[in-house]
Amino acid sequence: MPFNSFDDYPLSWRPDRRVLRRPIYLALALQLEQDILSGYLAPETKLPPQRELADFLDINFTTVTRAYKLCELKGLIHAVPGSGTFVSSYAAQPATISVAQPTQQSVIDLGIVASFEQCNAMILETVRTVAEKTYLEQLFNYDHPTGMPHHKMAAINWMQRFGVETDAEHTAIVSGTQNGLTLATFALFAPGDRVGVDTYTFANFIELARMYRLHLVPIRGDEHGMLAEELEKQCRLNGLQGVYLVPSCANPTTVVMDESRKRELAKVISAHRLLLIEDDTHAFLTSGILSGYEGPLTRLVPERSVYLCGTSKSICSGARVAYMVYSDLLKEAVLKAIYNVNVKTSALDAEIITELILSGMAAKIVQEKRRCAEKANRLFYDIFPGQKRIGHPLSFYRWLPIQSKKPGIEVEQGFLQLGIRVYHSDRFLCGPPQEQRFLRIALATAANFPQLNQGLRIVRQGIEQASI
Amino acid sequence: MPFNSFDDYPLSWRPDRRVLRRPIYLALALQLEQDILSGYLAPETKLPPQRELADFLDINFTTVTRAYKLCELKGLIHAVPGSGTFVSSYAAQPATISVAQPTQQSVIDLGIVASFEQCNAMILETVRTVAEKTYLEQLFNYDHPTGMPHHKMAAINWMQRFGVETDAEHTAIVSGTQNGLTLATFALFAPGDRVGVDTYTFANFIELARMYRLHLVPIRGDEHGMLAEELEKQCRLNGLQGVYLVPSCANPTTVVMDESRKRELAKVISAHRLLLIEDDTHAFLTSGILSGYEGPLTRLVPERSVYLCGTSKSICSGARVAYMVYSDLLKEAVLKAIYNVNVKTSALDAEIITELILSGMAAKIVQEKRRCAEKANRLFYDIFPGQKRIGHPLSFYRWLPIQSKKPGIEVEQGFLQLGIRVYHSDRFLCGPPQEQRFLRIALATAANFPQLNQGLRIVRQGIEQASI
DNA sequence: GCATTTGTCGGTATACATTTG
DNA sequence: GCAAATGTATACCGACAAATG
Repeated sequence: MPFNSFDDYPLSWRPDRRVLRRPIYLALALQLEQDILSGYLAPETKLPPQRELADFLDINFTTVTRAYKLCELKGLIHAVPGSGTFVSSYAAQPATISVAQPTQQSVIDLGIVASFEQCNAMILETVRTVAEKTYLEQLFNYDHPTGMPHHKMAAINWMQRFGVETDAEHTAIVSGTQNGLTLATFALFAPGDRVGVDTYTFANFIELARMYRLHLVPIRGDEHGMLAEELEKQCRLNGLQGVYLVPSCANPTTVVMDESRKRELAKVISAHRLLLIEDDTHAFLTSGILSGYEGPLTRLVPERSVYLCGTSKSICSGARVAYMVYSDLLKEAVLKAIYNVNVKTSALDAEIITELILSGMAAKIVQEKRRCAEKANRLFYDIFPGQKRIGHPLSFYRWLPIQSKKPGIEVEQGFLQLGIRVYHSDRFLCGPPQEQRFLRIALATAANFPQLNQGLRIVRQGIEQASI
Repeated sequence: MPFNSFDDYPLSWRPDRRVLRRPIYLALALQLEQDILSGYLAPETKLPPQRELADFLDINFTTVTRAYKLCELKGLIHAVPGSGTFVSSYAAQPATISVAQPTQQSVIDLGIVASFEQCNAMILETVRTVAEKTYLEQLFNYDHPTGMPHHKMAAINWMQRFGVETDAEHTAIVSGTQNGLTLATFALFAPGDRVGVDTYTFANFIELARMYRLHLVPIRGDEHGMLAEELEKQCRLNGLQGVYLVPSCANPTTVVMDESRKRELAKVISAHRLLLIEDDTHAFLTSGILSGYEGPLTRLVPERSVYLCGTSKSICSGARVAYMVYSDLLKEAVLKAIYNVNVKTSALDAEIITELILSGMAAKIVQEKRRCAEKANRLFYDIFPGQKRIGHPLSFYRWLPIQSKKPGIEVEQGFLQLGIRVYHSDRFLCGPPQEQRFLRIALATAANFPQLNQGLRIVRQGIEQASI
């Protein structure tokens, strides 16, 4: 008879004691990982409390802590003091978002957020102009790893429209916003650091953080963005190193942060000496369009910020260019990250974007994209007339509440069978599950408006069916 | 009177006991970090053994272990069981290698390894051809994140010459070799993993590893590359997860790995289930040129490898393109890294490289670069006739033994004052200091051969002077 | 070749913080 | 608002492994 008889004790997970070779914590973690990946432990299963499992296994409970911790670092489970430890929703498959695979070309893609790629024809003339430049050869050497002087001048010029004040010494050209996020993460944080994010945040940042072993701490928000008092609280309790924010149009929720919230958050950032990554990809849809906009959050805490302004959404997705602005304090770390991750960004891509900006073509493209965004959003609300008009009115995606409580993967697969790619809120969720579920519907990805129309109608049918 | 009287005890570092607030290990680590960064503790200072310091502070010795460990993770110190713990050489300043700053344009750059940038004029016609392509617009959207099909075909075609067998499903276009290294590191390893490297290895990989908290384990080698038995030993002792190798011309040592060494290392990699990152930037200087070359190490352990073949050195540095080859086993992880770090690589840059390869211009550029390399190496041995002709005969850099035992930074600064940028072996060193010191002399960076000639003569003067 | 020095690892004990009811 | 449940953080102990002489 065993020392403790747990035969009738209701443990939600009973690891096999016989295969528990030393080191115990590793063997335990491995067993847990296998049982999650195999699907034996379903998403959101509550695992036994550390002390109970320790009693069952007749070991010290902090040894269970270590095993759980290991799995949490891998993103397999998440723990909340007082509540317990739970299997993560997206543990069994990657949440990375990318374009549809070639085999699935027949689906209408409302998943990844593109940028009305119809507009790309507007840049072709400029590409040919660049190819005729007398200084073309200078675009092809190792010089100017952070961008050529005139590329930076165009960048500064471009960002000035959005209320960003900087100079060439504190600006770099990087290879797109996502790349800039990686660089900023490398520069500002170390693996193991804690960074505050919106409860729903950019899925690829979640994945990046997982790879880098960055601990994301979800911070609650309201219709004006992240709540400053919640951020403050987490700082006190968990000692955050930084915060990642997308104030001009949060992805996926489309929430726009108002000026007073920016001021409140800036106070917390200063007081707790946080570092800020501000992703301002949507500046071109916000500045000068939404009333009350006075500039990015970065301008309130310039010393402690890395500001990112991508041109993929506003000008052209295929030219991999984003602008990065940083303070003197952070410069050395940022440059180190750039040299070690990129060496440099394609000067040819940067030259094309520069030429588009200086020739005024970029402004025309922005106008055209805004028109497309207006039209696409009108279409959306025509098809979903019951939806409240919250968040950014020109967003390239919408955040649609749904009734289904099925796991996100099943919902997505259900839509795929209807010929539609959409993403479920589970992909964007950081932390414990929420009562209300959503779909993120990209409006800027379908090849044309008739296809978008068709796609949205299928989505409406799908959520009305009990089957999804 | 204190509990233990250590007033006359010879501790090499005496942290201030009064400022040692709880948590002790953090306070201790912070004090150590400050004393190293301030220069108070000189490089290679031996720190007190954990037990002695613990006695002195009247705490448990594993608390010292934790404090030391934290600093080791930051790359500030390194520890060897049996020997002790030492302050790292390059702890106080970054080792990142990049182009000379604009303020120092007057120096002759023999530091960073460029690729005879004079050859870039040969690509300009191709750029204009690309700009006239009918499918130009397709280069500017989000499609084909790992490269367009014809880009991949050109890549496969190009790598076939070097003995690489792959297909489009296991090949991706990435943004240069350095970027590929980042991607491979993200894909294959987690922070805290241990990876074997040559005692002297690529400085930017050391920096990347430091940022990612990857623990690099130096493995000894001889004139044919890393010693298989040494790698085997470290696997047994330290449980390595992988190994990073540059077999066709190690950077900085120029060592070329021979076929039998490749077979020995492949056995160890298979036996211990290591993952291999093979950086084969120099394939174009080796395959079909050096006798006995039969192909990359990857072909012997294809399942467990990520193979990188950059085009920056062979074709054009400014077009940020490298080819990455991976097995089915590693595919998912690699794609995830690509999506999250890059989203995609500039298709325009990839198109230019593709056109250069398909038109045969790339082959002509390679020939020209080889001629330049021959000439530059001839120049080197003319100026340093006493040097043994070891390592790769066409290397774009040479590894020059020096007598000076001064710290690497001082040596580099001494040369800077002579108007020359070179890098000292300290930058490339992983692990404890070595008796013999070196300079890495880039031969492919000076603007032209007269300048290279002048630079090399100044270097010769410099190492003959007692002053450096 | 064995003892000593020195660093590493795994498990344990205790104090503490958060959530929930 | 307090008690119970539950996860977290930090320090400590003992066994072990590598390098050195």
